[in-house]
Amino acid sequence: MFHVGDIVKVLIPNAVNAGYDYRLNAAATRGQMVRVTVMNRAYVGIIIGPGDGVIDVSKIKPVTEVLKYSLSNADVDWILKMAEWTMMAPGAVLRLILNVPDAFLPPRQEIMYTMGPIDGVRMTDARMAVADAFAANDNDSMTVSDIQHIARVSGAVVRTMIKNNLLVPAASRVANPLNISIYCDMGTVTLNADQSAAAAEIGRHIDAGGFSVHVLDGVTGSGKTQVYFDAAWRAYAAGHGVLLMMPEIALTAQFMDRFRDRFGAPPVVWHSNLTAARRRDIWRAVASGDVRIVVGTRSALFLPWQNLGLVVIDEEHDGSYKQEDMGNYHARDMAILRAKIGGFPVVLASATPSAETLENVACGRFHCMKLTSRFGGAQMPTIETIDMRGIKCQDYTPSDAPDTLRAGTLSPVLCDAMRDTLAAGHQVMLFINRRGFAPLVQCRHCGWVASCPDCTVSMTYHKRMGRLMCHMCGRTAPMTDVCPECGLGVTMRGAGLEKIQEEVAAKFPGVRTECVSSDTMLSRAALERLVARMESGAIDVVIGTQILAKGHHFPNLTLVGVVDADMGLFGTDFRAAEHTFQQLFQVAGRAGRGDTPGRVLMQTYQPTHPVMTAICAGARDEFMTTDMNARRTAGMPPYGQLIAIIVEGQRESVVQKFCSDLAAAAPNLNGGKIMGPIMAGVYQIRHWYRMRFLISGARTANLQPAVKHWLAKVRVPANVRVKIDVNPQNFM
DNA sequence: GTACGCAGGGAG
DNA sequence: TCCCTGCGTACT
Repeated sequence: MFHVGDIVKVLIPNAVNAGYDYRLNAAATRGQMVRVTVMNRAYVGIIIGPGDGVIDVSKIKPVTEVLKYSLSNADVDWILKMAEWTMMAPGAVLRLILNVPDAFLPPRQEIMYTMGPIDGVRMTDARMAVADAFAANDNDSMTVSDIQHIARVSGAVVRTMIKNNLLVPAASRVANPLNISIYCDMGTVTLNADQSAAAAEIGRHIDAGGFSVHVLDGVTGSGKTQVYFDAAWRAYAAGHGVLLMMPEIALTAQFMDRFRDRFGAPPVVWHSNLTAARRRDIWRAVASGDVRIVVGTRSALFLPWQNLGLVVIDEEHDGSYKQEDMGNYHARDMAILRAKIGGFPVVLASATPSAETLENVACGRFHCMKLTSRFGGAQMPTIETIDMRGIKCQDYTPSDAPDTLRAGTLSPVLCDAMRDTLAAGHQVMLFINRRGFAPLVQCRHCGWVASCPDCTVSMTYHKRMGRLMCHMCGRTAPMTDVCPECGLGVTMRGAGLEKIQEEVAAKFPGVRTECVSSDTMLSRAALERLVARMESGAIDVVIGTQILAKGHHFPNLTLVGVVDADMGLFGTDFRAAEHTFQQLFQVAGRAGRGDTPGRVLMQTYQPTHPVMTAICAGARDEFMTTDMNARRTAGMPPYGQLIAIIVEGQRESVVQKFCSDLAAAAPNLNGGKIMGPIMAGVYQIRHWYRMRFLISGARTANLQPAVKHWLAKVRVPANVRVKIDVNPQNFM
């Protein structure tokens, strides 16, 4: 507790800030939000502790206002710890929490009216209806929209009555308040033995309090959701805040329905496309403790939680928990850090836990609970590879250009299976993790490749758009039929989503197809509509990118074809095999959710690759053990740790010079090794040149302070950005 | 992050 | 001389 006149350190949500001293004009606690001015600009910051007395007292300004909202002590500790770990500035971490515009403005009010004197005014039928509506409600004041609804009159009627003083303002109330639901356990679910055991184990830890991590390991349909719902209910009933975190795409209507069925009301949902007004309302409701359960994406971790007591991370292995721009943090790891500081349990749910999590289980740091039985007796699909080596895919004739033949991508085996499935009246899903029509447009004669002028990547031809597009920066350019270098014809190489759709349309005339990618699914609602059309049987073959792999259960879908199962295996990322396995496993889980067993066919040129054999044999644990042993030998995560330094700048010479200065200043890291600088995998993005350093070290080595010290030795020139990525997932 | 002041260069 | 730009600095 701080008192009037105390000097406190206030953290400002600003990228290069670690806290300034201010004088308090009212009592306040650590974590409390305050208004202060920095260089005559108003900010809302938080008190992180007593002032350090370094600055001259005459320079210290007073706090403008102490606000009613505050973060907990644990949250403040977490912000500082997270800044240390991720090497972000503490102010940049705070910005993740305080980035809600207008959150501190008084709530918008709406005026409520009562009837004024009606003497001498013509009373039409509509006006009488309004008067009756008031009479029927004891002349309580009403808002304009209430009057319209109850009296069944138009807005024009109400507006004129206000102008004529037939309706007079009487009171005001908060406009569009957030609906605060009170939840209850509806008792609609009976847990099986596995589920009960897991729920009891987690429940024991919630009741006892204290930090613990519980891994729910089970395939889709094994009932993980109901187990963590059980935990959520316990924590909520005990008065705690509960966060159910999931990847962006998994926030489906199906999930909301299950939540409502279990708790009697829909959850408050937090994700990146909420309107500003809704974000503000939810933020305030969480800050005031009115909302205590939120279902949300990674950014929901940064709501101003009060008394947070449980975080559930669904699809724990999912790559979208790693934030890549505006600071690099892993929401799963930051949630665990938060729980450790706050002293409460975390639940990680996955059918394919990450290597990091499996290692933590092996060391006994996390408790693992396996859910083995599949709900309703549904069977796992049979998974087979199609050996593409030496296979000739039948060419096809696109309908829009009947005189041309295009090279086929779907093998005869897959086509036969599709034919059988469609004949049986079932649905097919084709999975291709590549947007657009063709990823490469090249001159047949001189070898010219259509590439982005701002990035060092080739441009993808998007047929629907009729243009070339750079998947790095989003730039588009007109498609060309002739090579700009030699004037001869160009050819399209490789197959994307749109090309597969064309091939299906040509080979299966009359079949109803639908493409699903981030290009076509621009909103959550669009995805919901697709799900509805799949369920109603309006689509025969759905062709999609990884957006399709998650969360949707289509009972009539019995065949999944993976067009290019090898795609994820290329590249230098040491997690490539793990991620490919996880993705293929997830895709495979889409088949045969009803009473018909599913079939999964994966086209591959490497049928003997450990990922392929493991997927087919259902040998997840053996595969992960082998993969992790290789990482142990190589000192890679989870057995070692990595920090990437990415140097970006618009002037190549300046970037190069800075990198060589940095390399020259490289310290001898105790238990660590510095590699680089090397050109980044994509050397230019949006015309910025990019170089990388990679620091590796033992898992226990505390590399951050040494890296910080190293970087402080070399001055960063103007127009050069240095990004630090602790525990990088992306090596481009 | 961002406001501000300073130095250097081009146009008038 | 004026103004624009790039760069460095400091913010409590």
